[in-house]
Amino acid sequence: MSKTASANRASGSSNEARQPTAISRTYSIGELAKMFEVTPRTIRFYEQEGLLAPRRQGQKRIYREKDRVRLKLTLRGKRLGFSLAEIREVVMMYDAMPDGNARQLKRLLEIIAEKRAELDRQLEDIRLMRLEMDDVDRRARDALGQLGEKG
Amino acid sequence: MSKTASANRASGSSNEARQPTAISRTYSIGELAKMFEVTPRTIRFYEQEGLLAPRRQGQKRIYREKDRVRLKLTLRGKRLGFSLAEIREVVMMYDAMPDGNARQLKRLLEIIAEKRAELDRQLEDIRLMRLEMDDVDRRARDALGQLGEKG
DNA sequence: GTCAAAGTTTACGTTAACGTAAAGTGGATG
DNA sequence: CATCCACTTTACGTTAACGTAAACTTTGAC
Repeated sequence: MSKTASANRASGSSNEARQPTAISRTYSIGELAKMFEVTPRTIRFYEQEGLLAPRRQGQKRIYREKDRVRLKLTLRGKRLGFSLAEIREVVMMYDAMPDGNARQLKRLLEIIAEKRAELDRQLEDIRLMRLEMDDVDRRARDALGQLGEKG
Repeated sequence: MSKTASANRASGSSNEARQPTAISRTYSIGELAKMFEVTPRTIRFYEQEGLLAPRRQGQKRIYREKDRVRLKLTLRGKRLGFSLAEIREVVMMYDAMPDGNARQLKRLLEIIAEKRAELDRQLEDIRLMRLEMDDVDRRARDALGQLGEKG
């Protein structure tokens, strides 16, 4: 938000299925940056904050599918107003899942429940805000109509 | 967000109908602050940013129903990730409406259309994020189940 | 080989949205 | 009258999330 632009709406063609390691493309930081309409700086910053961990080829960062998906999820989280810290919490839990102990798994389920509740509250906020915008819209159109009749 | 708490969910009993000036209660800054679970500082800051304009009784700020509603809308906007600048834009337009000229009214309609589009994008983001959380949730429960069988 | 493009690290700068502290005012109350 | 309590203004501090600039390396094109 506040970017006003329609930014960050890029995506792949939706199929993120769990293939062994088949399509395994890689991306440079610049490619990802263009793909999601962010700057390389942003991507490096997310890495510094523990949200991404690309391989290196010499000095250069090499991003794999997994990294691209993470970035996508991160940006979506951001659009929904979550802080990077919150996003990291979920992401790290998710990564620790395969060999996770019971305590961690339960903690992950807790976090998810919290986030879900937040999303529900947001849905309600959106609903209310829409109603109010409908009202304003209607009134503005009325006012415009009045002007048209007189002028 | 990132407040983690369930903050700011207060409201009146939903009926904000347009009564002449009947119930016209007033509030102190402290009352409003408690009512919406924010600090007085926040409310003063919003005033400084042009989002509120309470009357004064000597030095003290006196808030009327209109101010309370504005604060409520402002906080709702914030929860949805809008900046104070964006919120102010809509609010000021809305206030300028009654005697607004055609140009202003059209601009207001434009802004509303933009905000609506943003809300729609958010709905889509929420939908997608929910799907992914469902997935994570299911996998975490599966993993927990496996642990239960073995241990 | 050299030039440009894209990448790297390091580090200081910026903005929004408040927090926090200091110092003073006004009225109700024991 | 002293003492709270809630309020006020002024002003500096803080945090998140990057922006921006400088100085350097790597690499493909010519």
